[in-house]
Amino acid sequence: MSIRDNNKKLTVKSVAQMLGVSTATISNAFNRPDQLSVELRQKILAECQRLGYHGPNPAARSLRTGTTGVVGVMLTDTLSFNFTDPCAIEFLQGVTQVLDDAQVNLLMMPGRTDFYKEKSLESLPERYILYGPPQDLSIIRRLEDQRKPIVTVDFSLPNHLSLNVDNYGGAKAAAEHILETTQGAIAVIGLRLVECSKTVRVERHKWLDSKVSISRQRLEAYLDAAKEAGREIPHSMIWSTYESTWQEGVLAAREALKESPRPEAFLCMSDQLALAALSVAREMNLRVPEDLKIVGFDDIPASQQTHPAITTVYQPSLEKGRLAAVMVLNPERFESRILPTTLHIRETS
Amino acid sequence: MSIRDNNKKLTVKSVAQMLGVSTATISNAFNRPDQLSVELRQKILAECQRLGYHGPNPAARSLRTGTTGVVGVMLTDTLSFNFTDPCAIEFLQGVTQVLDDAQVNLLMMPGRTDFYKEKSLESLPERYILYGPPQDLSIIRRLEDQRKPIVTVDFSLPNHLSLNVDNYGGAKAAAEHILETTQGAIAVIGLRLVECSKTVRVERHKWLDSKVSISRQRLEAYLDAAKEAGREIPHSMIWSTYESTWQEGVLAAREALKESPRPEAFLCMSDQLALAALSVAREMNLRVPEDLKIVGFDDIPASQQTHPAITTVYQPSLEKGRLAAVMVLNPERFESRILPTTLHIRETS
DNA sequence: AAGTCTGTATTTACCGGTCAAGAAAGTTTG
DNA sequence: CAAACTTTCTTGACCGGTAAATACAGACTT
Repeated sequence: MSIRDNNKKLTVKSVAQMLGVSTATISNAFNRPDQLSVELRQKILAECQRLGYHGPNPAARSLRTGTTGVVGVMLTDTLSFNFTDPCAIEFLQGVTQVLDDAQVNLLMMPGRTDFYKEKSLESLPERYILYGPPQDLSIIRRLEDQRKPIVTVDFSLPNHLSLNVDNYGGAKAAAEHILETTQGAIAVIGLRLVECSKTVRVERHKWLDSKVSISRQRLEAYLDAAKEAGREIPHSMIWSTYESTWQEGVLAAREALKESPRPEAFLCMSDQLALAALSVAREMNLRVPEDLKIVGFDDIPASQQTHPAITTVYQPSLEKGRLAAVMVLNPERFESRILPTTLHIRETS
Repeated sequence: MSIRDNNKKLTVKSVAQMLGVSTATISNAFNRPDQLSVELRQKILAECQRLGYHGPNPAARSLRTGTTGVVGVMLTDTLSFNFTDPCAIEFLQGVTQVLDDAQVNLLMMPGRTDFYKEKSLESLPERYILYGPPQDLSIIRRLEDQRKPIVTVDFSLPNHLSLNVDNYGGAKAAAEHILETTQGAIAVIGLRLVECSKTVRVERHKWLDSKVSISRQRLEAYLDAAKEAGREIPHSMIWSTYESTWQEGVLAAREALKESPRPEAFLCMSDQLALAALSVAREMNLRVPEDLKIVGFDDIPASQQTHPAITTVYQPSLEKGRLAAVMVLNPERFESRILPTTLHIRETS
């Protein structure tokens, strides 16, 4: 620890006084090297180090300059919820790769409304990435009022840059692949298709808005593909989980496999759910893919590492994160984009 | 969007003027409801909403009050590196659970030195959690100079709260278990045991400091257990990876299984590495656990979901995160802790 | 009726920097 | 050699709030 036995708080002012220069000179030593001689600057920096003054107070600097060097990433729901989702993780990894290099800090913000209830949302970040729609439109309004660059990911907002992946195309390819290779019944396990906070069959439940729910977009693709093939996936064969977890996936898969006729294929809207389905197949001694075909979505690393490896739709989560970060840092240089998805056929189909 | 056609910037001052009250009254309306009548407060809040003023500027407020409502989590290495580690993820999940509830924001900071090269580290957070040792002690010194609460996780620092898990105990239990059940050679696959940025056998490489590297602590336990059993694990049977990834684990496991005598057990210092070893066993048609026993560390969810399920040492990552957050928010109420680890014997041993 | 409380609202002095403009000293130019 | 530049450093006004002190009713004592 530096020599700070004196309780005096270190500020540009106090440091300037100690070194016998003006406050502006201290400030310039840190921010604008060209404004003073090299020797003086070196001396000042060395002295500051010795005193334990590690640079200007960021709050004061922000106040004066209006910049903070912080990008906010607002995640749907709570933060911890997102940390259970491999896709979100990979996305964040991409974001951080870029922000690390850009010397910018990352502030994580939950998208829950009540977090900001009585609280100022006029907050630190000078740019925002919204990963998935926040719980409540009022949050968006308040963000917009701040007139800062916003990039939305996995959903769109008028007048803002958005970054999406081709959910419809990927899901359709997956469904077509399954429709070609199996003649039997097909079951769907989806995430948050309907307004219900547990794993349920979708019948009798209220659909979530397809503009908001990417799962709804994927479902449309499944159903369209079936219709075009002259087949049908009845609502009684569609399950909706509340979270994309192994546990919920197991629940849904078990229920589905009790149906008769027993489904011969699962269209799963995430690899987590597909892994769960695979596990249930094993516990019921069903051969995959002979007795049961399984297709996932996302292509998380675990999909390749399991046996049999899971057929799934790849979406570039990492790239999505990198691009979102680059876009939010240079909004004027970009336009909204839709990233491609591709079907990866492996061993479960 | 609110009615902000006028370009005028909204501040307490301008808003106060518009509403014909003093700036302090606006401030109080947001921060201290008891300082003004309920009606006036309601009216002010409503007007602010209408005008699009969403509360005081956080930079200015921070400057004045000296608080920011931000906790910094500094991660070893880059941010993105940590997002590849399930344990770090689970830890962060725990942290965010608590911070969500405490209405506190989370700022993620890389532990790389060069990120702060020319930059002020006198930064926003008013408390810090250090997850793993930062790359460089100078960072710690600069953090300490700020005189803010610090909690260190997975390593210790004099005069600061620390939170560790019983790496030695867990690793020893794992090793003893293996020593009891197999008479053959034992190989170790560890993470960052030596100073080398790729997967290598540890021979001829410089050890990393055991005060800093939790892997070193685990290794000590393995070796002690062997010695106590009158056996030996030679350095030629110890591999060190640079990252705890599947890819690097595969590399190490393949090399190890080429040795003669062929190892009959793997002590892996993470479940990621154990999963990789399992995969290599499968590709070499070795039966697990008959031909090869595998023990991991951490007990990540995937360990239970794979077949065969992996024997591993459980460490409470989520709890660790929750506790770290609680500790940093109320440092005076806590003392340094070491959380227990427990061996979970499953199917790979 | 004078004195004391209470509840509301305002005044005022900072918080710790940064930037534009200005001053002092040395250098170049015509 | 004076005028015009440069270079280097200083001055002083602001950035947008907040907390403590102050002012001022009206209600309540005594």
